[in-house]
Amino acid sequence: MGRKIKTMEEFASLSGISRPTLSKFFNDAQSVKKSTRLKIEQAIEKHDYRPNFYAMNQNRRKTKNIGLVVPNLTDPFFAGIARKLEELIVLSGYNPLLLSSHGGPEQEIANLDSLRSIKPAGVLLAPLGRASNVKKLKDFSTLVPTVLFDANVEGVGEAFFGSDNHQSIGLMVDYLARTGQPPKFFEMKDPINPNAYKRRAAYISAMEKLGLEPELLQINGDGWNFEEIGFASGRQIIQDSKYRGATILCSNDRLAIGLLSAAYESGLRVGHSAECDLRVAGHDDHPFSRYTCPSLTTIAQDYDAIGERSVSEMLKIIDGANGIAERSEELFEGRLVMRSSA
Amino acid sequence: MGRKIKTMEEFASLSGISRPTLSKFFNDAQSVKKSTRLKIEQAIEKHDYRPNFYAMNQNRRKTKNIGLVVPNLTDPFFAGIARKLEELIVLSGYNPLLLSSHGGPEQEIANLDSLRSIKPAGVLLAPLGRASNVKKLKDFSTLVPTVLFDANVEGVGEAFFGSDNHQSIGLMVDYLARTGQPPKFFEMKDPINPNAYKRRAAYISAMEKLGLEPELLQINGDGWNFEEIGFASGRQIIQDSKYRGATILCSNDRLAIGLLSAAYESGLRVGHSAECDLRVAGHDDHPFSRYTCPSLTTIAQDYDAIGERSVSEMLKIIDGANGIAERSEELFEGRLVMRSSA
DNA sequence: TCTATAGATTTACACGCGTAAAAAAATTAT
DNA sequence: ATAATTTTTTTACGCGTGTAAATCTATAGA
Repeated sequence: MGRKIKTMEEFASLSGISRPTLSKFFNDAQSVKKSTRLKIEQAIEKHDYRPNFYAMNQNRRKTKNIGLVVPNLTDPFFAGIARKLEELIVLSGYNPLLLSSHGGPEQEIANLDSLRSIKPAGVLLAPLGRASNVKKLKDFSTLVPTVLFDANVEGVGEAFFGSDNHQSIGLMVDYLARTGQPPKFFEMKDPINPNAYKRRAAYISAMEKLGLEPELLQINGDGWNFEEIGFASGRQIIQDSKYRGATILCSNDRLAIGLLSAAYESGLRVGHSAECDLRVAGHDDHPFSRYTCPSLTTIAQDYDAIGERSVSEMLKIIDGANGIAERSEELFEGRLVMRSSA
Repeated sequence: MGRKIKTMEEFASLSGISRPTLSKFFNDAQSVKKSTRLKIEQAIEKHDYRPNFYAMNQNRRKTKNIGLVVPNLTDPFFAGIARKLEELIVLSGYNPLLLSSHGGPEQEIANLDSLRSIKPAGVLLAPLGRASNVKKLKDFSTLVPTVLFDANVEGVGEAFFGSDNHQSIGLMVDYLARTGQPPKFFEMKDPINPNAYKRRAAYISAMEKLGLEPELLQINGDGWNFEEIGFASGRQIIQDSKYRGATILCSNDRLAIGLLSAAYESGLRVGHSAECDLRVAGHDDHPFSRYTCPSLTTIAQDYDAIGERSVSEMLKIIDGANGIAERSEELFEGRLVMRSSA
C-alpha cells in the first residue's frame, strides 16, 4: 500500500481488470458495465491511481479538453461568464482550459495557437471582434470545432450565441422614453467591442421607431479602460449645460460607472426622480452596477442561457458524427433591471 | 509545401537537422549553437511545425508548465495579479496554467489535483487561507515546487511573498489619525481571507501604538460577496447616530465599496472635508476604488513586486539543483493612495 | 438447457518524442 | 597545423497509453 502505482498495467493487475477495459473506462466511464465500473472506482479509491495525462492524450482521437477564450479576464463581466462556462464544461465531463486575450488580437491568436497544440475537443471563443484577426480565426475554426459566444464574427465557427442587442437596447430606450426624457447614447467613437456597433444601430432604430431623434455622444478613447474613458469624457459632457436634465444611455456599464463617478464629482444628482439633473442607464448588469452611486439601471444579459446553449452545442458538435450541420445562431433576450439611476 | 508535417522525424529530414538536436532545441532554444538555432527557426517558419505537446511532455523530466492558482478570478484584484503573473511566466519561457478556486477549498484541492496530473515544473498558489485544507496543501507542496503569494499558510511551499499588512494598516491608521478622527475598523466577524486576521491585529497594534482605543465593527456575513455584506451591514451601522462623524477603515476595498454605496443611499456625505458625515478608507486599491463615490482612499499593494519576486523565486527553485534551501518569505510595503473618501 | 450477445480479456502494435552513449564533425585554443 | 573542446549526428531504446482484432465469458431470453 505504500508505493505509488505508476502505470495502468500495474493498476490492471492490482485491480483485476484488464488494461483495455481500464482504458475504456478512463475515456468514458459510462462505456463499461456498471459492476465493473464500481470495481474500478473502488480500486481507484484504494490505490489513488490516475492515468498519465500526457500518455493518455497522445493517441486519443479526441481529447477531453475544451478551450475557453475570453477577451479580458480583468473585466468582471467576462470573468463571470467564464466561471459559468467552466462549471458547465466540468459537469459535462470535460476539462476547461481558460485563456484570456488581454484585449489584444495577437494574444487572441497566441491563445488559439497554444490551444491547437493541445488538440482540444473544441473551443468556446468570445472573440475580440472588430480587433480580431479574422483570417486567422477562420483558419483556426476549420481545424478545431469552434463555438462563438458574446460576440459574433461572420463565417467563423460552427455556432454563435449571444445577446439580442436589438431587443435589449430597444427595451431600455422604450423604458427611458416612457419614464422621462428619451435617451442620448453615450459610447466610444471607435469601440473595440463589436457589440458596441450593434448597440449603436439598435439605439438609432429604437429611437426612430418611437419617432424620436437619435443623438449620439461619441467620445474618444482607446483601449479597454472603459471606466476611465467614461469618467474623463463624462466630466466634459457634464460641464455642458445642454445636458442638464438629460437621460444618457451608455453603451455598457463600465462607461456608465465612469460617467456616474464624474457626475458625482461634479455634484450632479443622478436618478429618476424629478429633482435630479441626469438619468443614466447602462447595459450588461456588471457585478458592480448594483453598488454604484446611485445604483445603475441596466440590462441583464441572460448569460446563463448563453452559456448553457454554447456548451450544449459544443457537445453536440463534438459527438456529432456528421459534421455538416449549418452554422447555428441564437440571440437571447436581455432583462431590464430597474435601479435608481434611471 | 502543401501537406502538414506531423513528426519531428519528418521535420528533421526536411530541415537538415538531426532529431535529437531538434529535441534539444525545443526543450531550450539557447542550448544549441546560434547558427543551428537560426536554421531551425527558419525551418519552423517555413513548415509551420510544432512538436506534439503530449508526446513532448510524456518523458520530459520537467515540463515547462507552471500552475497558477488564485482564490477567485471573479475578484478583479486577483484577476489583476493573475494577469501580471501570467505575463511574467510567459516571459520566462514557461507556460502558465491559470485556475481559480472559486472561493471553495474543495475546488482549490481539485485544482491542485488536476495540476498534479500535468506534472508542472512548479505552482504559484494564492491559497484561500483559513478555509484551505492545510493538510492537503502541505501534501501537494511536497510533491511539486510551490510558491505561495498573497496569503501565507505556515509550512506550505518553498516561499511566500505578500503584503506587509502591519506596515500598510499602520500607515493608514496613522494617516487617518493625523487628519481627523482615528478610525474604527470595519470587517467581517469570521472572514475567509487570512489577511483579514493580520489586518485586524495590525489595526489594533497601530491604534495602541498611538495610545488610542481600537474599536472593531465586526459584521456578519458568509462567502465572497463582500460588497453585498458591506452594503447590508453598512446600512445598519449608518443608522446609528453614534457613527456620525466617524472614520471607518475597512478591512478591504470591496467591503468599502458596499459601505460607500450604503452611505450614498442614506444621503450621508462621505469625505475628508469638515462638513462630511463620514470618512471611509479601504485596503488593496481595487480597480474600481478609483470610481467609487467618493473615490476611495486606500492602500495600493505592490503586486508588481510580489509577482516578480514570486516568479523569480519559482524559477530559482526549478533550476536549483540543491533543493534544500530554507523557506524564504518577504513582505512588501503598501502605498497610501489618497483620494476623496478620507 | 441452449443460444444470442453484450461485454471483458488477450495479444500486439502504434504513437511521437525524450534521452543515453558513442562516434563524427565543427569550432576554438595552442 | 595539431590538439582540445564543443556541438551535432547516429543508433537505439523507453515512456504510458490508445486501439484494433480475435477470443473468451457472463448474462438474459427463448
